Amino acid sequence: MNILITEDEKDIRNLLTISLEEKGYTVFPAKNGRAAWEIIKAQEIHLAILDVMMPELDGFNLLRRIREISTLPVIFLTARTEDMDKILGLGLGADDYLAKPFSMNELIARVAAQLRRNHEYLNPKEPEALSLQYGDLRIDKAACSAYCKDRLLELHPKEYKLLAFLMENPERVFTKKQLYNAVWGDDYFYDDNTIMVHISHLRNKIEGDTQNPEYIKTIRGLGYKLHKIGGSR
Amino acid sequence: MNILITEDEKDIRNLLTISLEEKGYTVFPAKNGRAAWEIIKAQEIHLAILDVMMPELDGFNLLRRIREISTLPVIFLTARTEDMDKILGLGLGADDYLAKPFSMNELIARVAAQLRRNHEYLNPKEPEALSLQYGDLRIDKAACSAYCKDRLLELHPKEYKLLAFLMENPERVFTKKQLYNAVWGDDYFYDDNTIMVHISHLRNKIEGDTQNPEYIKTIRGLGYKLHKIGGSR
DNA sequence: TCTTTAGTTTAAATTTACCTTAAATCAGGA
DNA sequence: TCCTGATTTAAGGTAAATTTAAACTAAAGA
Repeated sequence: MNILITEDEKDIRNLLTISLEEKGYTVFPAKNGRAAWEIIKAQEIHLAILDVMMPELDGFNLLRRIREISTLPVIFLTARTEDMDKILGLGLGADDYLAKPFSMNELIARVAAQLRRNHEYLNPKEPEALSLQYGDLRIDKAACSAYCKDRLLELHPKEYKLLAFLMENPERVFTKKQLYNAVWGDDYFYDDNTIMVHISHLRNKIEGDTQNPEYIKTIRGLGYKLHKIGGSR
Repeated sequence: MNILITEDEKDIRNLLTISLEEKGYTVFPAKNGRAAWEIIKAQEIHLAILDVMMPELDGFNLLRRIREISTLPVIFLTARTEDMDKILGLGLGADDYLAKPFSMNELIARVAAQLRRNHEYLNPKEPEALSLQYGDLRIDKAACSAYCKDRLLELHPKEYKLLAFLMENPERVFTKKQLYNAVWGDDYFYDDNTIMVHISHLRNKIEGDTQNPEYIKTIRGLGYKLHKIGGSR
């Protein structure tokens, strides 16, 4: 992700550059509006951070030019409160602003949020279902609760996530590694035993006869799958 | 979401079709106004993209027909600037327009925006209730006071807001971050501990036995939810 | 049948998340 | 400015969730 920083004070500019680079962004620093404009024409910029007060072409006028050619998210930095009203009130098309002095964490959070928002805006996705059902099992995502035959299951968080994941992909066999990666969110580390223990706990809460599980089937040598009651294997 | 594309130039039509299908929309392409009209009568279309200049039935006249039977959002494509004024000026009921040549991102952004806008239009939120009740708890928004079993609770402002928010969404689980964002109004910064302290204070004022809360339930690893007395968990 | 491998279960150890209290800080009114 | 009450910070304590470890059981192959 390429971020343009336009800020005339050298110290702030460097601080911003270093902080954002640490987070893995590619940063293009500019010391005034004119330099920024050149960068925007030459590079594909995904987000711009602009100071309002700058020599050579101030933030407002730079934004106006940017908006003629792009809808990229723009975050303003300003020292004066009055500027803020202007930023929003004039409908210049700024996406967010931050008053100086600001905390670096705050800025980084807002940068991430704007990039995410813009990404979602350009890539609309179907809203996820709030309620899942498969056979006797049902999950209410809003309430974060799971039911079996309308009986509320008291699941621990990891158990709940594990069940939800299986219910989103019923009848599909997952290896223990895949389950770990999906539920724990860790792409590299995994532990078979941990999964097995959790599966065991889940079965205790769901299955009538844990010796012959009906819902969570073991596929020897492969992994587990969620099965709908009514057929065999 | 079903999108109708009406465009006589084959290359542009294909480009639009492919780009929108990539984003997960179902696309119905038509090469002239007459074909478009047949599709509209046969399918449930959620948004239409119309070229102004077309053989057989031009964009303006097609829109006029559409408006006789539907209020679906319509985006116009046009090569000539004069057309734009006409589109808006004549009050034909177009929702947006784009001048050729346009960027695909721009178009996709506008499609998403129109669909969202229309969705909000069709699903207006109901006016908020002035009095909320859930189980033994009651809130009088006009007086900003909360009651438990008709006993007035002496809540601090933040506590009141927190309770009110939970009462507006009972049984739904909120993370501490969500609660902070909703009650404090800050979209980026949040602090888990602050929420926990406030929940603790609230429980002191509402719950009989703070060790085993009945109203504000903790969902470990997730957050909190408001629960109606009468069941377990 | 014996051996090996894979899976299950249980209990203990560890870690993490949460609760509570008190002290510090902040904001608004006198 | 000081005072007051509301809110936040900080720290210590506690309980629940998760992981580890080990003993046990079932299945597949020789």
